[in-house]
Amino acid sequence: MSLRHALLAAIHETAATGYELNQRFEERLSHVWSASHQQIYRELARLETQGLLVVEIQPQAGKPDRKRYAITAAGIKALQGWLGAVQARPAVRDPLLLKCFAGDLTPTPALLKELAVHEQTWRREQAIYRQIEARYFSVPPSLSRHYRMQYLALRRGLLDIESWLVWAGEVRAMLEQGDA
Amino acid sequence: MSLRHALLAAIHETAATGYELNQRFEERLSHVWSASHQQIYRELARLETQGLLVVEIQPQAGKPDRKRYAITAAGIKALQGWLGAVQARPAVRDPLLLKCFAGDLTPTPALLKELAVHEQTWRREQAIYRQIEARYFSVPPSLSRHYRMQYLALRRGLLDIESWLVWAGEVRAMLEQGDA
DNA sequence: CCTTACATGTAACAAGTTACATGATTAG
DNA sequence: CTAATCATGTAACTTGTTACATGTAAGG
Repeated sequence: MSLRHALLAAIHETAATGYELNQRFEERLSHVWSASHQQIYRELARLETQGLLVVEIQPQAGKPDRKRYAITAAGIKALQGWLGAVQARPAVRDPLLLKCFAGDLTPTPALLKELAVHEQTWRREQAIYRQIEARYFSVPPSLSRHYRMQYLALRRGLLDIESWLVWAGEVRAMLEQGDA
Repeated sequence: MSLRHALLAAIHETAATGYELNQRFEERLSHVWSASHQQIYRELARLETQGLLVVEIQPQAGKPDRKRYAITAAGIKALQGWLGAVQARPAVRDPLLLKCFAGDLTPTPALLKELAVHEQTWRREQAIYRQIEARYFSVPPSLSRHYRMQYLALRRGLLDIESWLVWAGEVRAMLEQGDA
């Protein structure tokens, strides 16, 4: 129910085209909300027919016309309504944990290999987030509330990765103990 | 793509009815995989027509006939194939983080209230997981590999909750600082 | 009397994924 | 010549949610 609100929030920051929104989701929102470009375009069209967004069409030669979306008063109201209501926590659906649950059917080397693959990604992301965090601290403290709030989302990304890395360590310790 | 594999894994442990599987998902798998009973019944029917499960129908008076599903050789093979392949990490889609991203539009008291609500749930779950963990340690170490693997999934649940509680603390610290 | 447990579903819908389509420009 | 960037989509499919349906028996 909340891709629409993710889009409204992103467009409330800055009016944007579907293409730009897709980039923002990939580059700055991957630890908050994911969406494919197909989903984004579909939802933007809906939000526009519902009057929560307005389009300004910018004709282009060679490429499809650019459609820049901006939020309307109704859009802001809808977003605020959602922000004010308590939302349910997302359900857990994790293939990696399912492999642990499957226990005796999951071969140790396969699990270890998978762990190594994911660990690489985690460390890469951790490095990126830490860089952004460093930039945050180079700015005078309590600059804008908006900025501080977004920093909290980043912190969550970091804490999440850290806890996965701790877990990976525990898994390795236990599996090696079991082999010995 | 993996509710089917969650079901295959659960049924591989013990043959079960849809009703029982729904209970197991709620009681023992909520930190691994979630599914509603509708989804479970739908998927069980599919898995049966595909020959990955077999049904044994136990007639009952008054209630609908009980259908007990067991895994077939083909089912085990399909499950092992999936377990052996590296799976992508699930995408993040978190309403709470979206509220942080929305920053200046999210009222501080609303966020604090939501945090308090979720924190209660986290602490409750934490207590439950810790009890199960204590039971784990009361058993002679390295009993069965299966059991140890499932313990790892539990550990992940605990680490996840702990990192959320840490984050909740950071959020509170920052928002109170901002108000002062 | 009312709720919970038992035991299965159907139907409609919303959300997310995967594959395909178009066509120009720029960088290697 | 090849791949990536720009910029938009459609179509088909799978997965997950929500609402509704049926009917018994036990416990407070």
